[in-house]
Amino acid sequence: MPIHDPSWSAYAHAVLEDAGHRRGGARDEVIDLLAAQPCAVSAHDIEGALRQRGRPIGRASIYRALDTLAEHGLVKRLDLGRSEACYEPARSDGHHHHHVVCEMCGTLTAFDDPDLEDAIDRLGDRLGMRIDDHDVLLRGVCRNCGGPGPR
Amino acid sequence: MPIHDPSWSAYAHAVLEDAGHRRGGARDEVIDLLAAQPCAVSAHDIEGALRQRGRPIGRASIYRALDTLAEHGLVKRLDLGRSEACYEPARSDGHHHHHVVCEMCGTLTAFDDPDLEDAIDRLGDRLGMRIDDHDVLLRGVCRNCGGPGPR
DNA sequence: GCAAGACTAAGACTCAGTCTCATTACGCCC
DNA sequence: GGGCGTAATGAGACTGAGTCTTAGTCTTGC
Repeated sequence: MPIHDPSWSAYAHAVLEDAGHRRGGARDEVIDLLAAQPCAVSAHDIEGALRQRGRPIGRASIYRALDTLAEHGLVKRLDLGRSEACYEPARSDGHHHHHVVCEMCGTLTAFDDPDLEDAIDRLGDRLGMRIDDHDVLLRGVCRNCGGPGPR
Repeated sequence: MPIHDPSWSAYAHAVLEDAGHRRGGARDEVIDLLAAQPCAVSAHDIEGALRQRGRPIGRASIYRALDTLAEHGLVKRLDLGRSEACYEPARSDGHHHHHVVCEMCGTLTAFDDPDLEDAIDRLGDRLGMRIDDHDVLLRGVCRNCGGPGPR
């Protein structure tokens, strides 16, 4: 999981420009912040982080930026069963992952698993549907909170 | 998918009684309504349906009833990416299923898949976590809306 | 530099879900 | 059956995430 992904932010800017979007300070800040996230963040996290950076951005602008990004497949919206949605950059190589939430401490961990992806791919045929997208969310207990050890 | 599942409602009543809960009209109505649902319904659906039945129930009571049921593992709460959560009875035999949402018409379809369950079971070991629960949500296009045919 | 219109900020608004508290009624004891 | 303790209920105020509106600002093409 990259801590900062300048390639994603450059890619995002390029896609938006191609789509005829002008640049705007608020959206650029959101893209910048997202590129620096190790995992998913909520709109309110973004609002708070930008305020801390001394660049307070209107809430509507944040949601608008996230909408625009999601529209172009640049961010992925996640419902983690909390009251608020979380957002994370979607890499341009199509690679994607899923999440485990620790029910004790709330930690969010990303993982990927080819078997799982295969099983889901096969499902489209079985169900007679075109499957465009899927979410998988696991809930459990992490090592720190008493999950199985030793490592 | 049973249209009405009297065994679930009886089971739910029994579990709640064992847990020391008294019976109450509001919760009984919610249990009754849930038992009759083919798939997940939202709290507002429940509120509306009970009002239509001429048995209007306070919103707080509905959420309280759903909370109590979820606490005892009798209903499952689903986030379908809509603004509101949905709830469905959890069968006592531990059998569970997942959902596909059609992005065109919004239809919710249930399915189960042993391969998928196996893949998820194996993940706990791989991740070194105890996995207690999981949600899978597929998004796609159903047959009626132009998904793959022929039937 | 200018104009068009895309972008932004502030905050009012909506709506799902929670909380409070007065009232009702279940279930046990006598 | 009547009384009592307490869980369950209902009404509606409240909270907080997300949306909408509107006036103003900034980009960009000319």
